Amino acid sequence: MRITSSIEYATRLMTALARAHGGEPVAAERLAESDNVPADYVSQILLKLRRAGLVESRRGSAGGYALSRPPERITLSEVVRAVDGDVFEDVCEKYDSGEKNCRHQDACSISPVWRGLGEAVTRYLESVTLASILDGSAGSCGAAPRWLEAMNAAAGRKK
Amino acid sequence: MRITSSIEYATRLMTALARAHGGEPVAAERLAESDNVPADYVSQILLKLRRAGLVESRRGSAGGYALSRPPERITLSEVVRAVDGDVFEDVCEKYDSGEKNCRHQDACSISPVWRGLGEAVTRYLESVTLASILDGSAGSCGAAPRWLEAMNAAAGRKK
DNA sequence: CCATTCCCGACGGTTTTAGTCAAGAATGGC
DNA sequence: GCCATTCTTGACTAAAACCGTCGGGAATGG
Repeated sequence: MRITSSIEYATRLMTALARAHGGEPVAAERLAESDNVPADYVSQILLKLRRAGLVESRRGSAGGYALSRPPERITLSEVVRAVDGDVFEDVCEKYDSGEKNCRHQDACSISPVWRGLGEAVTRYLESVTLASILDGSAGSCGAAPRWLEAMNAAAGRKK
Repeated sequence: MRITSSIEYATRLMTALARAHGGEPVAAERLAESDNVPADYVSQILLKLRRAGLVESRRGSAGGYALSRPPERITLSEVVRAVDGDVFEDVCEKYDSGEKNCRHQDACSISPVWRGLGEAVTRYLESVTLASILDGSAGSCGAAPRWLEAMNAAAGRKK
């Protein structure tokens, strides 16, 4: 259970783009410098972000990348999913084999736990927007009330 | 971001031991069979669990493993930490290099986010006990109110 | 003394991660 | 049309992590 470099870098890049939002597109190389991300690696990550529809690109001399939506409307959840796939997916299928599969034994009562964990993580990541990272309100400090709000809402709509 | 096999297996083993709690110690090989975990791998995982103080072992003919505490008093958080170390640790140190380190740039506003995520995960895992897995109350279904309770408590004691 | 069972370090194969590289295609300026 | 700039994309490699396997040893109980 760890934050991969792709996730960390993608978050940095998106944060930098959020800061530049509204202005000219930013070239990949410039992002690499300012965010301290290996130059040739940047393109790969940005490619995933573009395919996920989070950024738009323009080629040519004045080209570069820009957010495809305002920073308030992009959550960390989307960023993470773009570069790393769904969180905590496919636990059950992976470690069961033979006839005694997940449905027939103890693991049965375990899988909902992982699902619950995945939901908790997703919910947290959804509560963090690029804008909230920029203005420093994201994270443990001021975010606690925000969570409770989100969780109450989630509980309310009886997900 | 995924559940490793060690985590999954450790959880299964602990659940099985929880079920056997109060009776005789269970041999590793028996656990391997009933939980569908590779035989030689079991010992390794149990070793970590023992070093973490979660299980106790006895050698010899009637030997085996047993929980060192009742199932209500062992949380998944402890199990996960025993086999996988702390969750989401050391993000900052890993991907920063050179002078422009974490404290001097954007990453600064990012690291509290990862810390918050780690706390959210830990809080969830702490809310799941072996007992709650056994009686099926753990997981997404009936757990939502339980979370809110835990989170309110956490917010209350101003962690 | 012997069978059983835990103890524990070391080893190897596979998969994932992290990063590099190079050829190509679009864009804008001249 | 030509050129510099910048994105596009797949292939490639090195290192790390993961997932076990193996074998010798040390308790324990009979």
